[in-house]
Amino acid sequence: MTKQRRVVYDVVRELATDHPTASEVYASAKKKMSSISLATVYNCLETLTHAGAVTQVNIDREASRFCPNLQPHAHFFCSCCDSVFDVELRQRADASSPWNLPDGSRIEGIDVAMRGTCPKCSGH
Amino acid sequence: MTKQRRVVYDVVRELATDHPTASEVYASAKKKMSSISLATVYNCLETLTHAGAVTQVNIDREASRFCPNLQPHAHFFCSCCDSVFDVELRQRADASSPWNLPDGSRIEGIDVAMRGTCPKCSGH
DNA sequence: ATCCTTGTTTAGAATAGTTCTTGATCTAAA
DNA sequence: TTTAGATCAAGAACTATTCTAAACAAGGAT
Repeated sequence: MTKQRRVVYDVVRELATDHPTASEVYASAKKKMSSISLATVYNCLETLTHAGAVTQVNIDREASRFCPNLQPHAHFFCSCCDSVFDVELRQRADASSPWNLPDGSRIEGIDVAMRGTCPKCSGH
Repeated sequence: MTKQRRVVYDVVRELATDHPTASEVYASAKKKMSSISLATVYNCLETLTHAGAVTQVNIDREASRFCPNLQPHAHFFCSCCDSVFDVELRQRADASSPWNLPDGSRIEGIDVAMRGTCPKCSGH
């Protein structure tokens, strides 16, 4: 864990609910360490992702976002206010249970992205 | 439905189980209509997607793939043989049921991408 | 048939996000 | 203190995709 990685990790955690993109992480990281470069932010995010400290979230082909939530969770993208929310897995639920997986397949991970309007935008 | 759109649509259906990328569609479309351009393939795929004739499938940040399966389904990406399979929704199942959605949110769509090894690669 | 109008296609340029390359810098072990 | 290996910074390069502008096609009105 280098200084740069620490800074990047801290930023991702501070902005957790925002699900920042690499550029947003870079902008915030610069405030803490002005010498840091965008390439280093990408490197650190990749390292942290591989280390399992952070999750990379992709919606369509937009810029990847990063999330420090390590619990199994899905992401909800509000098409109205453009924000991203974590959605927790229900108690004892299994994300793959609605799906008719072929026998013998071994599942390593599952990415679930929902799109819609959040409670605020739906007018509640 | 122009000639080009017809060609692109036919190609996507012929290569359905392959989940072709735009460039793969382009390569096959050229065999049927040598004058077609890559930009047109992108245009047609976008039009067909908006028209609901085709689904755009994104896995991580790799090139988008296209799929003529209009039933609700997920995608299984085999990290061993690099192929993509459709996974059907179980009878009467709901893809969002394992998830603890906040009250008042309105869900418009859900993308589910699984990663793992397919039956063949798992040795069955 | 000819002229519009509108939407489509083509080719190439442009863009965005990300990855790669290179040399400099840091760190920890010997 | 030297050395080896990892990491960093800056900018170039890359890839998938979108944009731009001009040419084209189809259909209706004249």
